[in-house]
Amino acid sequence: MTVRGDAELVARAGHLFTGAQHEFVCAARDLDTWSRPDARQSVARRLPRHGASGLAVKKLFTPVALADEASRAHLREVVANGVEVRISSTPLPHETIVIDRRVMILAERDGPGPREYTVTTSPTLVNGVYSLFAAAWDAATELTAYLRGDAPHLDDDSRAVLRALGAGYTDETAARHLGLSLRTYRRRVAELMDTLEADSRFQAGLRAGELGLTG
Amino acid sequence: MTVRGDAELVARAGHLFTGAQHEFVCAARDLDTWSRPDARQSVARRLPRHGASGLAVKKLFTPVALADEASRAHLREVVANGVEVRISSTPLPHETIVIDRRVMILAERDGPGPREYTVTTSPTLVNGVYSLFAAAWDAATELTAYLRGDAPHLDDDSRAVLRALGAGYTDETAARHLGLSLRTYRRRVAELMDTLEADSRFQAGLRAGELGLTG
DNA sequence: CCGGACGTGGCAGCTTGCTGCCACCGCGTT
DNA sequence: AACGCGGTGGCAGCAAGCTGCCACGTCCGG
Repeated sequence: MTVRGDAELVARAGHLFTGAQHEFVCAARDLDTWSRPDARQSVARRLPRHGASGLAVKKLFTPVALADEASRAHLREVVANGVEVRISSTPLPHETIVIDRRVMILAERDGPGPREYTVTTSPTLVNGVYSLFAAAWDAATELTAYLRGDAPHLDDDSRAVLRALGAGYTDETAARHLGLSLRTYRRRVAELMDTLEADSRFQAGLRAGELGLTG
Repeated sequence: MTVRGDAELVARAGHLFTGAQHEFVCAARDLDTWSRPDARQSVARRLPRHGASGLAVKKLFTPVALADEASRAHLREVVANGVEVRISSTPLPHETIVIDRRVMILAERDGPGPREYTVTTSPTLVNGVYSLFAAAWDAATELTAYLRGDAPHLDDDSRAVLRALGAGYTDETAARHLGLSLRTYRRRVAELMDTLEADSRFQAGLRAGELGLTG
C-alpha cells in the first residue's frame, strides 16, 4: 500500500501508530519528518505514553540528526521520556518504521512533491527489515554515550592521524608518512587523545574502536 | 511476488541473478541456503564471474555461519574469489538479497514446508532495506579480521589486563593493582598484543573496541 | 634425587612516547 | 614597521614502554 504526503499517511495509517502494543522502532537520517510540525504533532498525539504502557520505543539516527542544537535538545527530551535513541555512524534510510514487528512503513527519499510512504505487513518483508534494523541498532551507540565521549566531527587531519595510529606505525614513520615533523605529529596525537578523553594511547584506541571511527 | 521453494525461485527469478550488473549483496544468518546443493549450484552457475565484470559482491553473515570447519573453508574460498564477506555479531534475517539496488529477495524463516521467498522491486522498499543493509555492513567486521583478531575467550588474566589498560593506568599502577611485577605485567600486555596482532598499544585498543571486548 | 619445563621477577639497556621551552614563519591588525 | 597570534619544528630531558638475559622458585616425570 502506498500513500502520498503526511496527511494521507496519518489518515490511512494513523491507527497503526495508535495500535502499537509492544514495540515501535524507527530509523531515519535526521529529524526532518518529525520537525514538520503538523505531522509530528498528529502522530505524537496518537502515540501511547512511553514506558509505562510496556511499549518500547527505539529510534536510530545518523549524526546528521545532531547537527543543530535544537535537534539535540529535542532528542534529549525524547530520551528523558523513556525512548531509546542511538546514533549510527553509517547512512540510514530516510525513514523506516516497524511497529510490533508486524507492520512497517518506509518513506521514499525526499522529492519535490509530497513524500511517498509505503506501508507493508508481509511477514517476510517485515521480518527481514526488522533483523537488519536490529543489526544496525546493536552496532550503534547510545545517544548519551555518543554526546559524551564523542568527537563527532574530527577534521581530516585528525582522521589521518587516527588512521596512522590504527595502522600501527611508529610515530616516526607516521610523521614521515603524513609529512609532519615528529613533534607536530605527537602534538596531534596528544590533541586527539585529549578530545577522546583518553589517558593512554590504548584508551584512545579503545574509544576509537567503540565509536566506530575506524574508517 | 511470492514464490515457494528453491526450484520455483530459480525458475521465476533466476534471470535476476544472471542480470546483476553492478552489485549483489546478501545478508543471512548462515550458509544454509547455499549449502543445499541443488539450489546453490544452479544459482552459482548463473552468477557472473567475480571482480573482473565490475560486479561487487558483498555477503554478510552471523558467526553462526562459521560454526563448522566446512563452512569456514567455503567462506575462505569465496573470499579468495573476490567476494567481500563480513561477519555481524548481531542477528540477521534468514536471507536478504539486493541486486543492483533495484530488486530484493527476502526469504521467510525456515518452516516445515518449502521455503517462501518474496521478490520486490518497489524502490521505496528496496532503498530502505539497502540502507539498513549498508548500516549493518559498515558495522560488521571483515571475515579475515574476524577470524584473525578474534580472541573469543581470553582467560581471566587477560581480561584483567585489558581492563587495566582500558582504565588508563600506567603500567606501574596497573601491575601493583593486579599484584604483578612490572615485568610480568608488561609480558602480559605483550602477549595480549600478540594475540590481537597489534603492533602498538593503540592498535590493541582499537581491536579491543571493535571486537567489543570492553566489558 | 636430578633434570627439564614453565611461570615469575629483577636488572639493564634500548626504543618510543611525551612535553616544556624556544625559535621561526606567515598573516592579519594596529 | 611593529605587534600579536597561531601553527610549526628542533632540542632536550624525562617518563613510559619494551625486551633480552639471568636467576629463582614450583611442579612434574624420569
